[in-house]
Amino acid sequence: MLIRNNMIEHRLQQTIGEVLASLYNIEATADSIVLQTTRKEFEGDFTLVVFPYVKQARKSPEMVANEIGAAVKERIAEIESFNVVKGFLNFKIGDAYWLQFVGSEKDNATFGIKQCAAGAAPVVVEYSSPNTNKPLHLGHIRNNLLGWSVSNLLAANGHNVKKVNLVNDRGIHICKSMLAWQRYGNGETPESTGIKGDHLVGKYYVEFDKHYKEEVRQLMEQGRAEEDAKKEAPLMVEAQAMLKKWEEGDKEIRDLWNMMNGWVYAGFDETYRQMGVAFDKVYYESQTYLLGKELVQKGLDMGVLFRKEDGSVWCDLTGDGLDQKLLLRRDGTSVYMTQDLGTALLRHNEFGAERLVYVVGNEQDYHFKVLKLVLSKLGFDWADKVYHLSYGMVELPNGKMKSREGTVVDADDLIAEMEKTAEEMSKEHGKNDDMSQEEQKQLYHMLALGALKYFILKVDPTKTMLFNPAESIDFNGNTGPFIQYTHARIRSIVRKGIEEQNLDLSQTIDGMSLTEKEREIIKSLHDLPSVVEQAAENYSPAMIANYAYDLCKNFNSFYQDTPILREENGRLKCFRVQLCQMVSTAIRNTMNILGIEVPERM
RNA sequence: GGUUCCGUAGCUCAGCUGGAUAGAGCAACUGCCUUCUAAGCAGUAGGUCCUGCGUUCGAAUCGCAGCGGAAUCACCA
Repeated sequence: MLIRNNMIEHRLQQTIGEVLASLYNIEATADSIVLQTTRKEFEGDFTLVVFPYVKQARKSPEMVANEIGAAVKERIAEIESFNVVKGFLNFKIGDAYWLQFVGSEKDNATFGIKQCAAGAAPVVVEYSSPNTNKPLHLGHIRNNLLGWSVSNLLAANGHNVKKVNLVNDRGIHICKSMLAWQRYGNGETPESTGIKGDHLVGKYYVEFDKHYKEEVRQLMEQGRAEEDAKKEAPLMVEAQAMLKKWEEGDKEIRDLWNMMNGWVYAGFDETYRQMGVAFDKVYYESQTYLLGKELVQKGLDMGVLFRKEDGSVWCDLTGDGLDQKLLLRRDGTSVYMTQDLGTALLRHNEFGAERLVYVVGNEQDYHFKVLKLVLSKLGFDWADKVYHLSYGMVELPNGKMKSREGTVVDADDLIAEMEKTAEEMSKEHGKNDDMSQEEQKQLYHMLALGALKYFILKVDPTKTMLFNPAESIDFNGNTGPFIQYTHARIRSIVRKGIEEQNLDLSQTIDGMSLTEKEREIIKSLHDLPSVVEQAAENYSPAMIANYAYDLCKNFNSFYQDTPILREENGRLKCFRVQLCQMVSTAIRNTMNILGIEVPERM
């Protein structure tokens, strides 16, 4: 494993720092010296912009660059040459360094992935957190894929990650489904209808809404104001009563609730399995919703919270530029925020976490701002360990998804559709006809999920993204299957090299000179460890996706016009296959961070 | 109205803490499969980086203002 201090960039930074000090008396720490990769149109590998130093050096940019270049070259043997264009100092690293890099990493199956430090405090990542009244849709898909891949990403950067899910299994929404099922369900079950459990429950949620709307309409026809009608509609009144009974532990209601939630969980489990996500621990809101009340009492005692005349409890955040926030209702029951305070404390205590990451949509930015503030007001110094990974909404061409308008993109439907597309595409290409049915099915699933996951994860998590169902998800260009395809092609070469040509990939190749494209690929590989680091710091799987795409572009260009197994020089052939192997490892490791599997052939 | 986020090619998106002539993919148009998998490669065309002002050697990137869009500001979760 390459240690960061040995990386050539770091040595360059350090040496440049020394040179700046000795030549111009300029104090600059190694970290403050920014190196960038040299742009393609210029010769070199790393570039130093010298403008920041010309003032103190009191010389022209060209002179400064030349002086620094000469002095640095003097001290670092790996530098082959340097050149100066205006204020840009370009260093060219000799091929020996790149060859040595490939030699030392070519067999490292975990290249780019850091090992978890022993005994490291865990990072707890909460994601998914569904409601149990309807099936998962595209928005949940983004959440789940992000949660899963960010967890992998943090783990790849050496963190001990625990994935948790907090299921919102109680509340008025599930009562609506329950009530509608009682009324209109005729005893339907997933078994009797063949409908997936979460979809069946979702069906009754929609059913409730339909009848409820009708009641509201009738009340308004009788002259009721809309607001009153909404409150007085019999269905709503009954749903509220059901919630109350639930809270009182009414056996009949609890049984119904258990049964219907059971259906939903079976459905969710299936969708999670399809998406390839999992959790280390699942919390249920029915078990946590009472947590936090003690905290509120503590806050009252401390004087950081206050009680209004009606008995409700609030936190005054006006001093922080926010509003007052309700923490206990007038009847003493808790709200979402109360529960979240409690679960945060619970989680902090349970895990001794270094960080508590919440993968939650940016519509809840305000909620998390408040959560952190209240925690710190309550005297918890770990409040700043709470990190809201705030991601953007998924929009459709005509705006937001609205379940009432039937514009939601269902997760199961979408996955099934993608699998169908993958099958069609594969059959069209006809490259896998000799595979068994089972292998083919697995491949279609792998490609379908690869396309879907990559499509979603390649965009910056913080940004709102658009999904156009009509155009569907592509399999060409900057896509998951493109990367999977590149991997399959490479593996094919490596297999043939070993099996058919008996190449010995363990030999060390040195003393040769690299082509432009080879050097491009090696430099790209060389970047991977720092890309993983940066991506993890930014909680951005997108940076991993973009890196992988770039690497594949470079490789395919190389593949197109460079003989590999057809190369006649044996050592050169061996080196190129070693390079192939390393690229395939990098592709596999980066794709695995995204939760995408890569095939041996396709 | 207050707060926060966003605005880059026809469309979807990159562009890291300010750096060289702003990049990909899709869509359009040209080439390349008797040779390691053409789900590929090479090329053409496409830009007022929303607008204006400012900061400085240098701005898509930082600051301010404006325009446009989104989210949020519930005794919902």
